[in-house]
Order: sequence, then C-alpha cells, then structure tokens
Amino acid sequence: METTAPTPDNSDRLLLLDGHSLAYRAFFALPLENFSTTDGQPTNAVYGFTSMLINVLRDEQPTHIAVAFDRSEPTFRHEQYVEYKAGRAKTPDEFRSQVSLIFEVLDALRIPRLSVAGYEADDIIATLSSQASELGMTTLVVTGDRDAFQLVNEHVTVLYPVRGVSELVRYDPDAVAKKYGVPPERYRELAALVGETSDNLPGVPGVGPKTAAKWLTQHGDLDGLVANVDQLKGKAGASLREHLPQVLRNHQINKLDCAVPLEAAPRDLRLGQWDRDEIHTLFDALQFRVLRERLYATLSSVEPEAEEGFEVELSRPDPGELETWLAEHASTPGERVGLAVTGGWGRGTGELTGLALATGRGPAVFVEPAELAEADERALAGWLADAKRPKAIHEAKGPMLALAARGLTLDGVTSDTALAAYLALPGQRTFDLADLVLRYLHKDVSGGADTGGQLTIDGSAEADAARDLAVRARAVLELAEALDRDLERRGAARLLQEVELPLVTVLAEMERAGIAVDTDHFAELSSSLGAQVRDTEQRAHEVVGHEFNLGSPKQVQQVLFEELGLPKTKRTKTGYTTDSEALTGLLAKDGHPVLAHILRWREVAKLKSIVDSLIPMAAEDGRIHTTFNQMVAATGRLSSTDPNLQNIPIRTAEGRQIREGFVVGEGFECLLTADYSQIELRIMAHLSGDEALIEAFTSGADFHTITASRVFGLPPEQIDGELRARIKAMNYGLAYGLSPFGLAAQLGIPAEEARLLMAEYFEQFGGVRDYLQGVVRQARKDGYTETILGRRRYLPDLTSDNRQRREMAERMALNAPIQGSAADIIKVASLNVDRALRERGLASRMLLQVHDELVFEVAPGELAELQDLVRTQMSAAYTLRAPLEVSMGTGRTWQDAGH
DNA sequence: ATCTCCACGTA
DNA sequence: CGTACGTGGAGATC
Repeated sequence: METTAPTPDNSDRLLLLDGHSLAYRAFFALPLENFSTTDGQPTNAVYGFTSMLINVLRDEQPTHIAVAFDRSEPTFRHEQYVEYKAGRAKTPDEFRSQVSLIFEVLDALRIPRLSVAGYEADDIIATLSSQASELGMTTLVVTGDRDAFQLVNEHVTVLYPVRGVSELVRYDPDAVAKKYGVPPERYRELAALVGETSDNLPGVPGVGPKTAAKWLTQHGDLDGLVANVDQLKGKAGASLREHLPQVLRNHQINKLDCAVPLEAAPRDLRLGQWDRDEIHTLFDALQFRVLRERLYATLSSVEPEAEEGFEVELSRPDPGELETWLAEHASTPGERVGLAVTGGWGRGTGELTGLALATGRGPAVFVEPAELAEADERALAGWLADAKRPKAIHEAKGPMLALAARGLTLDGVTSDTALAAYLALPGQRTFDLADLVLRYLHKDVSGGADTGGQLTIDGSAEADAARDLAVRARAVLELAEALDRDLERRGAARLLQEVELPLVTVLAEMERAGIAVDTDHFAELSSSLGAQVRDTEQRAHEVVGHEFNLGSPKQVQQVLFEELGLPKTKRTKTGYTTDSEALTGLLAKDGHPVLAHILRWREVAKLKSIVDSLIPMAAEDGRIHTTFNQMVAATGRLSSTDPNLQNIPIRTAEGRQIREGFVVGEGFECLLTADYSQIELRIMAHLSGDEALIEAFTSGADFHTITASRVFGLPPEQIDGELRARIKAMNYGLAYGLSPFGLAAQLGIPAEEARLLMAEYFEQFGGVRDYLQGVVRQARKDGYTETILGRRRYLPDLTSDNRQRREMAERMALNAPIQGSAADIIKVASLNVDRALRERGLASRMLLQVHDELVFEVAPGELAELQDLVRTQMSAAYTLRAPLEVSMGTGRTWQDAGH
C-alpha cells in the first residue's frame, strides 16, 4: 500500500464554545423565577446554555466540539495589570451553583470541557482554533465575548449571541469589517482604543468605534497611528495622546494566547455518542421537559456516523458440518471467539433460538440450536464447555441459563463485555452493546452490516437476522479487546478475570436452583393479613368519619393536615410527609387514634403485598428463581429482582413469618444460613488501621460495648443499653458519612450533644477520623474511590460547587470503599465456597446471597462437612486486621435457619 | 400504557 | 443533613 501524508479533511467542523460567557449571558437573559426546579435550584443559566448548545449543534452539524471554561485562578493578564477585571460585581450564588450542572450536561453529552489554570476560556479557544486551521478544519466559535473577533479569518467564524439566547449572529471577516469598519486582524487594536468596560480596560475618552476605525484605516494599523499620533487633530487626538500608554497596555492584554498548553488536540475532540440514560436522569432532575424533546430530535441527527461496520464471512453449515467448521475456525489456541445469541431468559431458565460465533479472522457461523443434528449439537456442546476455547460474549448469564436449559455448559468466557463495561463505568445503568461499540470502536453494530440495513439479495429476513447476530458476535469480540485494554488501564483486569467473570456461573447456578417455597403457608398468611388490613382500614375510616384510601399519601395528607388539622410534618416535593417516622412523632404528640391505624395499616398492607407478590412467583418446581443483577449497584454489590429476595422482612415477628415460607426443598435435609458479623465495621477498622478499633474486634467481647466503654471512660459492665445504642449508631453511621446533625436526629439528642459525642469518639479512635478524611481527600484528587480489590467508583461531584451535591458525593466516597469491599469479600467467598463444594463432590448448593449472608440447601448427611467448609471459606476470603467472623444457623425454613 | 412520587422492605 | 438497592400503589400524563 502506498503511504501518503494524512490529507486534511475539509469537511471537519470544529465547534468551540465559551462556557462561562454563554452561561452568564443566559443567566441574565432568562428570568430566574421561571427557571427553577421545585426544590429551588435555579436553572436559568443551564437552560439557556443548553438551549444554545442544542441549536448550534442542530444548525451547524459540527464533527468536533469542546467547551472552554475560565478558571478562578488569576491569569497572566492579572500579572500584567492588577486592575484586570477589577470592579466586576461578585458572581451571584444563583449562577455559581449552576456551573457544575452545566458540567454535568456536557459530560452526559460526552462533550469535552477544557480549562487551564492561568488562562481564560478565550485563550483555549484561540489555541484550538489556530491548531484547527493548520489541520484544515473550519472552526466556529460561540462566545459572548467580543475579544474573539480577533480570531476571525477564512477558517474561523464567530457566532455571537444577541437578544438573550435566542439568536446568534455570524461574524466572518466581512461581517466584522462591516460592523466595526476594520478587518478582524485589526479588531484588537480597535478594542484597545475603545476599551472594554467589563474587563476594566478603559479606552480613550471621547473615542468610539467610529473614530477608532477611521484612525486605523487612515494609518494602516495601530503602529502607524502611534507613529503619527502628534499629527492627530481635535479633542479626540489630544485625548489619545494623553491616554496612549493605557491603549498600548489594552492592546497587550486583549491579545489572546494561541499557545495554551492543552492535553487535547482538535482531532481528539470528535463528537461522541451521548448517553441517553444520563441525559434522561439529568434532565428529570433539572425538570427540563421541552428541552429534552428538542435535544432528542436534534441530537439523533447529529450523532456521529460510524466509521464502518463489521464484516463477517458467514456460513450456515449443513448438517454434520459444524464440527469441521469449529475445528477449522474456532480451535486455534489462544484465539478468542465472539459469541452472540438470541432467545429469552429469566427466572432461572431460558430458551435459545439462535447462536452465532465470529472469529477475528472473519469467518463466522450461525446455527439454530433446536435444528442441529445430533453430531453437530455434540460438537457444539463440547466446544462451548471447553475452558480452553476462549470466548467473549455480552451479558453471559442469560445465555448461560438458556444453554443450561438445553443441557449445555458454557465455559472459557474470558470476557463479558457488559460486565467489563460495568467495572470501567460502574455508575452507568445500562450497558447496551451498540452504545459500547460506538463509544469504544466508533463503529456501528445496529441493523445490518454489509447490507447497510437493506435486505440481502435473497431478500430473506431470516438471513438478515443471522447476519446481524454474526455481526454482533464479531463486534463483541473486538469490543472485548478494547475493554481489556481499558480495564488494564483502570487496574480492574484481575477483578474481572478472577472475581466477576467466574461469579457469573455461580450466580446462574443459584438462579437455576431457586429456593423452595410453601405456597400454602403464604396463602394462609395472605388471608390472615388481609383480614387485618380490612379491619384496620375500617377502624381508620370510623375514627375519621368517612372512607378514604389509606394507601394514598395524598389522601392521608388531606385527612391529617386539612381535616384533622394535625401539625404539619417535614415537606416533600408535593406536600407534607406521612412516613412512619413522622406519624410516630405525631402520635406521641397528639395521639389521634387514626395515626396508629394508618401505621398499622401500612405495616400489614406492606407485608400482604410482599406475600401476594411471592405466591405467583413459584415456578412449576415449587421454587422461586430470583434474578441476580451483577451490573446495577455502583458500589459492586449484587441486586436481586423478580422477585427481590434481598429485602424479605426480618425485623418484626410478623415479617419473619414470611421467612417461614421459604423452606428446604425435596431431597435436602435443611437450610443453612451463614453471615458475616459486622463485616463493614471490620473493614472500616482494617482500612483505617486504627489500633483501638481493631483491638475492640480482637478482644472477643461485644464490639459496641467495648467501643462505648472507651468513649465514655467506663468499665464495660457499666455500659447500659442506652450508652451502647448511642455508640452503635455512631459505629454504623460513620461508614455512611453521618453528620452530628444526623446523629442527633437519630438518637433524639441535641445537636451539640451529638457533636460532643462524636468528638469524644474520635478522641479514642482518631485513626478512623484520619482515614475517613483521607478517603475523601484522595477521592477528590483521583476522581474515584477504590475497594480492597481495586473496584473503582467515580465521583465527579466531589469538586462540584453545589454544596448539596458535593456533600452527597463525599458521603458516597466514605461509604463506597467500605460497602464495596464487603461486596468484594462476599463475592470471593461465594466463589471459594462454590469451588470447594465441587472439589469435595458435595450435593449441597448455594441458593441466595443477601449482601453479607449466604443461604444454602443442605443435602442429606452433609451438614457437618458443609458447615466446616462454609466457615473456612468465608473466613478466609480475605485477611483483615479485624478478622472476619461467620455465624451460622440451620433449620427447615429460612426463618428457623436465622440466628 | 407509561412515568413519577412516596413509602418501605433489606443489608 | 446516613450508604446501597427493588417494589407496589396512587396519581399524573400521554
């Protein structure tokens, strides 16, 4: 192939925006009272800025984009002129709180934002536009700062907002000349003569743009004018002579710097794929409705065109040929194969309708498992189950269930691209293959590859579906490579390979197993709860004097606060809260009987709804098969849905009756539960290295009593329930970022007392305080927190200038390493227990994981060995300085197995 | 039919 | 003004 220098692509259009200047414009153009969220967050600047951004994206269709922001640090201009920008009104708080929101909008749109200490946004724009010109790109600068006119030339156009934010005027060289009477390269000189009030750069008194332009035209440029300054006539001439030094100073200061050190070059600023979910959430929070529609309409047309699709050489093997194909194309040692399937799955089972394999060299194959000849199915089964045939797949667990339903095993998965993306970006809520492929590979996987979405020659939709699936398989393969590199960079490669990937199989097995339920028990429970619900409802209606819907917070508010005139509670977005805490408070104060009825109704109605939801969940095998989600929780925990078996009641006796409905299955002896005692506190002790706290755990006595005894300086036997409860609340609260205020609220003590209590606690356990402060400081510096296994959580809000958001991020930063490390540990424990079960050939099996607890079904005669194995594996999952302790219980039901 | 809010269950 | 989740009902919105 012939090598040539890269040719400039003249169709590239770079859009550069001055973030502060545009936001500031919007802030003053739009009335605050019309642009605020219901909780009082002003949004006029975000709104106006975003609106302008959408319009310019729509109208200009840029290929590259960035938004530049000023920094608060002084710039070189301040060094040259201390009065620079002095006398400016202080930025209003209502504006400052919106800057981070603008950042969020840009981040969600994947638009780079740039700022450099010591430079203004204008300088960044000047630097990029000059670099872009050299690359042959055209540049559009959107700014409300007229200094940018000096940048205008044949490659650079400035769009300047007029009439608020609704209109942008185009300034090309002709337009600048027409408006100011000088060409853009003279604009700086003109501005130096006229001055710029907003920058506190006074010009020559009595000289406006007209005179200045006339002088510059007559004398060629500023140098020429200065050379002839003595010949200038009239008052204006005298004035210039008097103010000449400041004109020269202005001229020096208003020069934009074209050599700002930047990490990004124009070519790096390619318009990316925006995140619909993020935008959705964000715009909800900002309460933008119309704007969202406009954005969706606009951006779908602006989304970057994929560089190319994926090409595959697809074969549809005849009966008996699959084995040969696999041997020829999918059996090279070390060469990963991409896998994609169609079908459906959930509730511990699934069905496979199609399966495609794609190799890195091009050959791909599509098969319908149901149609396979016996020999082919055997060959496929062997290949799928072969750990030495590396595979990449997107979301492996569902397909695993579907394969298992056919008696097939999937092994050798060296990448699950959804899982890998979750480790890279744990805060994201969806990991759509097409989105990831576009983001990581700049390619398009949606809708037909070679055919461009058109029907193939033979016109069959079925053939297209096969090709699409093969293309997905190929895309997954390439994506896996890109994500491997990304995870390597983020230090999460081992976490994926050694924890998350093997865990997929374990979770699939747990889902397949399910947990047996006693539906008769649930039915009885439901009917007795139902009777109580009706009874309570009737009493409530009686004391109020009329019927109302107790399940409607709105109607409850109406009854309590309007009809009965009870004191108002804490505000919610739409009224006053009627949550149980508030109602309990009211009950203590006022004692109106309806309050007790409402509380009781809520309790039994909730339990009944849980029971009723569980009954139809039982599958034909009499078991409930939940779905564990491995890619939802930002901290690394699992979650459980359909149904959620991680929030089955336990606190109240009635609630525990529900646990009696979860029973040991046929052919097994009993259930075993094993949980970690105080795992998060032990992790906190370990991570902080606080010797006193570690000692409290290793001493063997009750942890909360020991810590309380230190804080209060009393012997342990003098620590009563009250004192212990206070310290227990603090122990747990610390891991959540508890404030003195929150502690006071929880304990019902004055804030000052809570503050003192915390101070005394930290007096004894200073290492904890230092650790917690250090976590936040480090996270602010790095942009993320990390668990013991290197699982990151990214927290950009730590540097937000919105206090509420920043403090929220700080609490997340405190909690994430602790909660996340606990998640790491129980995942490792689950893997090791599972491995040990298989190694010992036990028939007992793991059924559930509830954050710090594992539930097992014990096969006959295996109880003692299982208990030993579980305790050993769970305790040894990770070595903490405050060692892990495991407590266990057994019984016929989940309730009985509790302890 | 779909979304948002409130309330509440768990760790 | 303490973290992380999922669910169900009501009521609003389309």
